[in-house]
Amino acid sequence: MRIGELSKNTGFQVETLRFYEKQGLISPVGRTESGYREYDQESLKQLHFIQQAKSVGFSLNEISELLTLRVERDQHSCSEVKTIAEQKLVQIESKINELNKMRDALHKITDACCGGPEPATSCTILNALDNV
Amino acid sequence: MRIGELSKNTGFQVETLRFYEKQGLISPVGRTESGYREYDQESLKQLHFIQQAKSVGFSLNEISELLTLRVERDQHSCSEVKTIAEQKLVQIESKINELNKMRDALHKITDACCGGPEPATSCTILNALDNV
DNA sequence: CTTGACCCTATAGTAGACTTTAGGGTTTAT
DNA sequence: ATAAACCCTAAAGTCTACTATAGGGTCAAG
Ligand SMILES: [Zn+2]
Ligand SMILES: [Zn+2]
Ligand SMILES: [Zn+2]
Ligand SMILES: [Zn+2]
Repeated sequence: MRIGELSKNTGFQVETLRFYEKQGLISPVGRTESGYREYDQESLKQLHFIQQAKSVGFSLNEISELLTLRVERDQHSCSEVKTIAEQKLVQIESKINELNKMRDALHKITDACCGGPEPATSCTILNALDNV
Repeated sequence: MRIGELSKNTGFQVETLRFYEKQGLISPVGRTESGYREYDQESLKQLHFIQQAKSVGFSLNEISELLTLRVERDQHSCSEVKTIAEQKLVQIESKINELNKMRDALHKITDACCGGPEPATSCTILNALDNV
């Protein structure tokens, strides 16, 4: 199939597919005489993999690594794969912790503000941000 | 004080301070004859405010808005301030939800992987990313 | 045979928050 | 007086993940 059809079948925009190719994530099986990219079922599977990996938070660079492991499954260990996944898990969890702290702090100072129409002369939010 | 001292007193890098000035977040009280920026205690307070606002998740644009409200307290209402804070709270919470979903999904497929030294031929992580 | 849909490349732009580079002046201490 | 430390500007680069633009071939239908 050509890039337009691949786009329809995966939900990725044509430009994104070409961009992914430049990033080394995918590549067409070949080219037609006129230079059109040609893809097959494997391209479809690979893009599906990419979609899934994105949905659980992997970056394109990480996905690139995972795609290599996927293709060369036999030359790599479960341990390698799991290590990458666990690192990502740690990253996600630390981001969640950071955001939780932000939410709590912000919640605290926001709750204290009356939110009324009077001047913010002694608004607790502004004050809280002024003082530590 | 000059920019280097302000940097030491706030923890922001000199380049960052000049960048913030270009973004309209801060500005020196004046300039020396030779063109050096000069700052005072208010600059220090303002940068402290910026630090606090960053720490609870506000973007530079939002901080810019908040700084205006802070300076013109009397011309603005608590309601304006609280609205901004609550919007940010919603954003943070939705980001947390997204990350929680990622973490759960990733956790699930990661737990199932043995993580051993044998080839990843039928690694559950790779398989999970292959199939929906 | 021409129109519209589709494809190509290379390059630039976007957002956010900075950092780096290039090329020069100024201040301070020795 | 000279060297280190510090300051200045303007412009470009960084990172991520794309999106857009310019300019131009190709293919199928009417
Ligand atoms: Zn109030
Ligand atoms: Zn208030
Ligand atoms: Zn295993
Ligand atoms: Zn495994």
